[in-house]
Parts: sequence; structure tokens; C-alpha cells
Amino acid sequence: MDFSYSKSVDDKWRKIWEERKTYKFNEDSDKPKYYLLEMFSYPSASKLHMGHWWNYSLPDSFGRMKRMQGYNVFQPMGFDAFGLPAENYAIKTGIHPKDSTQKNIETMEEQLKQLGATYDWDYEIKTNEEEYYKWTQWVFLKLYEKGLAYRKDAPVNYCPHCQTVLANEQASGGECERCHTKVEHKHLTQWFFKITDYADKLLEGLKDLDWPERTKRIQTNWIGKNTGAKVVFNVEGHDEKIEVFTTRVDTLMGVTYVVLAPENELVDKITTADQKGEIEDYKQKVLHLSEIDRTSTVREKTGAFTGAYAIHPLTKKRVPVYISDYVLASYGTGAVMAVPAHDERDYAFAKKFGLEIKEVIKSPDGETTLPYTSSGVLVNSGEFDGLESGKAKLAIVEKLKQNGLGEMTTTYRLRDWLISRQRYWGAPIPVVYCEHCGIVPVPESQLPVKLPYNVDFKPTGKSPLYYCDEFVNTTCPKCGAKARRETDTLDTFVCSSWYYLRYLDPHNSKAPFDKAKVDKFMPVDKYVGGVEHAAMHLLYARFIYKALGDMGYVSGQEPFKSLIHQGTILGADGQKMSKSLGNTVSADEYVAKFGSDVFRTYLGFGFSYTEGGPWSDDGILAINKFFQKVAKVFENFYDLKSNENKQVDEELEVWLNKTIKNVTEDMENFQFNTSIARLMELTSAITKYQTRKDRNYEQEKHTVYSYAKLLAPLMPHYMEDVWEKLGHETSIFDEAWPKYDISKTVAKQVEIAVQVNGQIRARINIPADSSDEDMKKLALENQSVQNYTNGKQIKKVICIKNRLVNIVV
RNA sequence: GCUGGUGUGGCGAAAUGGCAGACGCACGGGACUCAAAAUCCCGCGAGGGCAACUUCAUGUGGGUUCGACUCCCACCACCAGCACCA
Repeated sequence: MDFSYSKSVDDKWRKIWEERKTYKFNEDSDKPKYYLLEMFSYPSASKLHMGHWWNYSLPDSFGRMKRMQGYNVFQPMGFDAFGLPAENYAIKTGIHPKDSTQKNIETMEEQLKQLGATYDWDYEIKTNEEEYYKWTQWVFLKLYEKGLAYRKDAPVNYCPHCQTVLANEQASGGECERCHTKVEHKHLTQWFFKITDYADKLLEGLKDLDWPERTKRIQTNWIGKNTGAKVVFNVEGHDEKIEVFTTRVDTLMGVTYVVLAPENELVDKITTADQKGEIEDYKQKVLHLSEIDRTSTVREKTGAFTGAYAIHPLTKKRVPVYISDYVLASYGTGAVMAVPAHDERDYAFAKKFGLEIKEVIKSPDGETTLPYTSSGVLVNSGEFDGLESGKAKLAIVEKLKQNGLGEMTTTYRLRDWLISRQRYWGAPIPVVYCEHCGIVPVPESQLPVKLPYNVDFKPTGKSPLYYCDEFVNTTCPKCGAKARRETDTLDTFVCSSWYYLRYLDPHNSKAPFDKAKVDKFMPVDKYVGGVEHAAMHLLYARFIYKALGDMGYVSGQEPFKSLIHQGTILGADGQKMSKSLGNTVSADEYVAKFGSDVFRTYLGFGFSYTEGGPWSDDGILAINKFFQKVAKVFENFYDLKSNENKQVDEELEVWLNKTIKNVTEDMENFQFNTSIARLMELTSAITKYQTRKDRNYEQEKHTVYSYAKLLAPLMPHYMEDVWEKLGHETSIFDEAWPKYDISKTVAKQVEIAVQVNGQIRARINIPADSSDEDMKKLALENQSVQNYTNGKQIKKVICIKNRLVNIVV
């Protein structure tokens, strides 16, 4: 019988699986649920690339093992289909995004099927379809009702290349997340989600998640919780008050001036008549600076004097009020108390503008060069002199509190999520503007607000919907008067912030999802996707899930219980694969040549899943060879006639039990490379056994069957085929995952190392699980050990079971 | 600047504080062959020794320990994230 593997095996089983509905998901199964999810992908024009294979094939192997372990595994697939590339493509070629997206999805579906994953395509979702985005709009409405969606005039990040505003997360580092163009600052009225209301919950929830520490760190930093004090400065001759946020309230007595952000509303109110001109000039100058320039740390400090004076809350001394762009409008209160002696920025500014520098903290060793920014002991601070920074903070805040001029407070770096985009290819924001009623949300019964097909894609900086009269002109749902629709669309990250819920009930036309189904299958047990989403998708999804939870639509606290980031497969040159570098490797080519399973197994063997690495052609040839050895094992067994030999070969038995144990543990941890290494060892062990004359049929059958099951998740088409050739009519994936006997994972005789003073001096064979006493006795009897111990006093003997003995002399 | 990660043969990489380099690639030797390919067997960190053996080796320098790739401290290099966040 020919047990060899070829591409035709893939084709054969893909067809049979489809016909037999092998991977039909049964919602009502009473097996324990396992929700396995890989981040869905954008339908790109090119074929499935290495990244897709890497992201989807090996997690599917993991899922197959879970299935064999008796779980009801739910592993859906779909498309994050709205977004800029399709729209830009339309601008370039005139092909409508809906058409190009549809075509790309069809190609990708076909290709994903080649991967041989256990997706049940009945659960597929596409975020650009009405039946999906209707409910994305519903999510918006619910957040609006709850006061979590609002519209405001604010300085926002604008990408001149994509011609749309961006969320803070998508403009980090001053660059557009998509095209890396430098973002500009604009003052615009936009829609936001109030993610800041959840800052604390998002932070707290991280604690119990089985997520990579790095990712938790990124989110923690992004949320940026900071505790400090709020201090109030009255303004001389005004009712206005300036509130500042500081983490160093211990330096309060060193304040010699106050600085407002140029955008701070107070600026216009307190600026004196003769300083008006200078202040206006400065504000104009700042407005024209790019984000990059403005936040550059090497640029010299600039600013302007408002002419106003603030009153120090404790000394009642008057200090000048300046504006400067080193103060950010969007962090804290948009105003700072300046302590030039103990803050580098304040110091630089004071030097430039000739302002007073008052030292109030001494380092514990007395040596202090300004600016001194660490904590220390207070001086020149009146009643607080001699206090250490930590105690001084408490004492000063206490004093401020008595006067109603300050208190402890917390700020966050996190900003509200800007969700409107001036682009066509997204879900329309379901809102109309009525002359009488103002902002009116579209009632749920009128959803979806359909995206019109006939629009002009010319880029103008406004959404193409703005020029589409049939879309814009409508009537007010409240009063029936003429009204205009909102023409911005939703950030595509809104679509992907709840898709894991829709997967569970994708065709529900009455609701976004059935709560009972969601309660049964959430949270996602294992989520696999790229680390680049740490401060975007993964944060947004958690927020939306928590918000929906607070409204009673879902029950849990966190959507993704356990998270894994796949690494990146690089080009052979160690660089990221890119067309411009010409180092791309086509997955298709290799799949066509070696078959889907060889390709998958190579990916599993050649790299650590979470790290990835450079591609190598030699590696895949080695795996192809391995497949031939696997075939040999089954051929040898197939030719063996049933016999009466009951002699159990201990060595083979140990190999099998050990391998089952290691493979199970390694697969559980996404360590496919070591799993495959162990399976290669087992292959050699079986092959070696098969050269013997006294083969035990029953033992070999048990071994070979278990072996096939262990290989099955990594080579699904191939092992399904083998299973059939071995005479089975049911799927190997309906078999139970092999179990091991822990007592049979170690041989009866083991070789241990004997050390003298930590140096290995001998290796001896002893019975497994020997007691410490026996190990000690056997070790000390050994001749070469005695060469080192003779005439010396033995101080101590350390015994590690089945491993080593260390004799200290 | 701050934070995090990584550093082991010619290469991809393994190692609950317990025999460093599993598994594989490449390489060398041998068997089979008229020959080659394929396959199989042996070797393969570096130095020294005919040899049994022995010394040195996990980025560098210290430390803890009977014993350290693993834990602690300092440093170097590379990568990533954040960065005028008060």
C-alpha cells in the first residue's frame, strides 16, 4: 500500500470534508466549549501571503488537538472588509470598493480552504455587508444613548495623505498608522467614544488576563495612569482660576511662574490688552507647527507672556503667567506650575526668559546641581523645611485642602477615541442633523443607514458621501422636517471591536447577537494575532465589551481570556518581506510544490511561533523528507501480519508515552517546533523497532495508531488519508487524543551523571526511581568516582532522582 | 531620555536551578551503485592528547549556590514601543 503524501491528498480531503460537513459546528453540543479565534484579515488583492499562513495554519493545529481532546471548538473566519486600501484603489482605478472587496474575498476564501482549517463557513462574517454594519451602527447608537458617544470641537490628528482624521492610537509617534505620513493638527468637530470613562477598568482588568506581559505593559503605558495633585492658582484681578496638575507637589514652594497651553481657553480671558498682539502671534505660530516639530524634545523652548499674574496658593506671592507649546492642552489640565529648579523643561524655559529659579529640594548627600529632578529634602519651603519629598507631598496637599486650593488627583494619558472618518468605505454614522432638533440619532428601526453605491471618489478632504445628495438629504426622524445626514463614516476599528460576538450568531436579523449564545461561548479562550494591535484593536475591543457589559448585553468582563502574538516570518535576508526589497516568498508556490501539510509542518518546525524568523528553502526540503519517513512507518506496519507475539518492548513503550506527554504539553503552549522534534524522534524509534524479527503486532498497532493521531493536527489532510488507508471509515479528528501512562514515560534503567564537586566524573546506569540512598551507594562504588574521592572526606552528597549525584569533598 | 525584549555551534534552534547544544540544516567519512541521485550508517562547539581522557565554552564582568544559559547586581550590543505626559 502506498502511504506517501502528495498535493492530491489535500484536494481529495478538502472535497470530502466539505461533502461530509466534517467541521460543522454544533452550538448545542454538551462538550465543554473552546472559542479559538485568530484576528480576521483585510481582504487584500494579493493571494494569501506568508503572514496569513503563519497566523492561521498553526493555531488551527492547536484547535484540532483541542477538538480531539474532547472540546467543542468554535473557530470562525471572516473579513474585516471596510477600510482605506479599497477606497484608494477605487480612486486610482475607478473600480468600486464593493466590487474589488467582493472579488478579493472570493479569492481569499478559496485560498483559505487550501489551508485545510476547520472553519465552519456558515459562520463567516464580512463587516462591509448590510447585515453586519447594521449592527455596528447599533453599537454606536447604544453608546450614544449611554452618553459614551459624543460630538465635540477639538484639536485632532489629521493625515493629509489619507485625507481623514485619525484616533490618537492611530497617530502615535506623530505618524499615520497606515501610511506613515506626518500627521497635522486641525481643529474640527468630530465624533468620539468616551473610552476615558473606562480607563481604570481597562487597567484593572489587565491583571487577571493570560496575556503576554509585554502587551499588558503597552496597554498600561498607553492608558498612562498617573497620580499627583491638583493645585489651584487664582488669577490677580480676575475671577478665573488656573488649575494645574503636578506629580511633584513637594516642589510647590519653588514655583516661580505658571504656564498655559496655547489652546487653553483661559488664555484669551486673562491676557492683558498690551500683550494681546504678542500672544496672538505666538498662537498662530504654534498652529502652523507640525506635530513632530511641536513635540520635538531638542527644540529650543518658545513662549509668550500673557501680562497676567497668578497668586501662589500658599505664599500668596504673584507669579507671571506664560503660554508655551511645551504644555499640552490635552494632558492633565492644560496648565502647569513651573518649578525651574527641579524640572528640566521649566529650567530651560526660565533660563531663556530670564525667570527666577528657586531651589527647594536638596539631594540627601547635599550635592545638588540644577535642575535637580529627583526627590530629596525640602529647603526654602518655610514650615515644610526638612521634610522628605514623600512626606512633604502629603503635608502640602493637606494644607492646600484646608484652603480649598488643592487635592490629590489622578490623570490619564489615554484620550477619547476619535471614531469619525472623512472616507466613504466604512459604516455610515447613524445620525442626522435637523434644523429644529439638532443632533438626532437614527432610530434602531430605521437601521441600517445604507452606504450608497453611486458616489464620486475624488479625494477632497471631505467624505465622498458629502457630495451624494440622495444620501445627505433626509427628514428628521423626530419632527419630520428637512434634515442632513452625517457624512462621516465609522473608524473600521469600531467594526472589529465587536466581531467576536457576531461570529456566534452571524445571521440574526433581530439583534446583533443572542445573549444566551454569547453567554455560552464567551470569552474567547485563545486569541491569536499580531502585537501591533496592542494599543488599538485590543484596547478598543475590551472597551466595547465592557460598555456592552454595563448595558447588560453581555455578561463577562473581558472578551479575550488568553492571548498569543505570532512572530513574523522574515525574508531569507532577515529583513521584513516587502515587494520593494524583492525578498517576498510566495506561500502558494510552496503549497503547490509540496502540499499544504508539508508547508504547515515546516512553518511549525522551522520557527518559534511567537518569534518567527528568516525563511529558509533548505528547511522545507527537510520536512518533505520527514514526510517520506512517516510514510515508511505506515507502510512497514501495513505489511506486518497479525501475530501472537505478546512480548512488550519496553523501549518502544517508553518512547510512545514520553512523546505523547511532550507533544501534548508543547502543543498546548504553541511550541510546535519542539512538538515536531519529539515526533521525529518517535519516528526513528518506531522505524528502528520495525527492523526487528519479533515485532509485537498489538503493540505496534497501538503505537502506530497513536502516532497517526499525534501527527494529525499538524498534517490534517495526510493523516486523514492514512487513517482511511488503515481501514477506518470515520475521521481521525473524531478520535480521542492519545493518553499516556506517566509510569511508562521513563525507562527501567536510567543513565545518571555523577559529579564530584560539580564536575562530571562518571555516568552510571541505575534502576529508575532509585532512592537517594541507593543512588549514593552506587555512585560511591564507582571506580572512576573513587579516583577523585579517595583519601578525601565526603562532606555532602546531593541526589536528584533519575538525573545526577553530586559528591562534595 | 524612559520602558520592555533579545544575545547559546557554520546556520534554524533545545534545555521545571541538575549531564549545554535535543531536533533539524549544512559539512566530513563510510555502505549501496559502473556512476550519479535517492537511501542507510558514523562523526560533527573550540583547544590539547596515539589513547582512556582533559581544559575552555551560553554577549562582558562580578555575586548567590554543592551545582547557573536559567536567579541577583553592573555593563555592552542589537531590536521594539513610548517620548516636552508636568
